[in-house]
Amino acid sequence: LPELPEVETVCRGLNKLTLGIKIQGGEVLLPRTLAYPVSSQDFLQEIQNRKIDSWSRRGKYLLAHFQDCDACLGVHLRMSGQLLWLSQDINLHKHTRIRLFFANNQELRFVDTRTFGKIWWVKGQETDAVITGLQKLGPEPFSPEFSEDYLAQKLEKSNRCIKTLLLDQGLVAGIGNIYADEALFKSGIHPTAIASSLNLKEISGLRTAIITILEKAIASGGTTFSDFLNIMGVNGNYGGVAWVYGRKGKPCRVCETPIEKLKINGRSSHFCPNCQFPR
DNA sequence: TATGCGGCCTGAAGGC
DNA sequence: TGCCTTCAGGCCGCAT
Repeated sequence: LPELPEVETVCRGLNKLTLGIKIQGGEVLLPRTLAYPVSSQDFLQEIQNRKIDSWSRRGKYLLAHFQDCDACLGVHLRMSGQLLWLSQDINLHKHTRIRLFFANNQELRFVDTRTFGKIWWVKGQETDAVITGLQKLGPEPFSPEFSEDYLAQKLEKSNRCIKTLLLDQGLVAGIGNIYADEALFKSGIHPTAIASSLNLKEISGLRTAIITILEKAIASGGTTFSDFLNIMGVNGNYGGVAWVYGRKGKPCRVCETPIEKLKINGRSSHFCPNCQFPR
């Protein structure tokens, strides 16, 4: 499933392939994929004849910015969304939701099995008001704002489980269930640990683990753990392996203790009961 | 205000 | 073999 590294990989691919090419039209196969505007007709009319100037990423959101036009196309892949860059002749995948037709018979196709994914078209100054999730996002994990001091201050004030807090996009943007479990393992913190109970050494280790795990995943094209496909439909599969995610009952890669799985606020959490001490 | 939980959705996997 | 249930999970909206 797409988390920050996967979305970053998609963003880089889009910046290589889709810029400066005229959008000639499109097709909306599942109207509720459009979060804004609600009308497919309005959306297709607005997007026509535009050229993308650049793509950026904020948390798990993708944002396309246009030439000569202060507007933006927002995309959230949620659970199963994929953006594919291909020829318009390629047979439609069963779960194709929205198509954008570019010049030279090229196409940007949004395929999404579980239909949780969303697409927005908004005027520049309205972006945060319309894509409401954007304004709630905490700092990017690679930004100076995501400092030890920042993290310590936030954790100190919370009595939630650290696992739950890591999934809160308001703390830090872009972490999902896989990378949350992996970061907690790497920093030796039990997922049920109460955030305010962590000491400075643990907080520092957690921050470092988050940053290094995400960096590594981006370096391998976002394919470290998942069956994620980049916009060319390729899974790099560089052989990355999870420490704990999806490894219930299997031996810990450090101490061989069987990995355990626990539901924490409705989310599965994988951990090593020996390396991550309960508290 | 802060927190938790159900709903959305489909396909895969597990149980009987 | 086949049907039925459970699970997966990001985010929003609602209840507490």
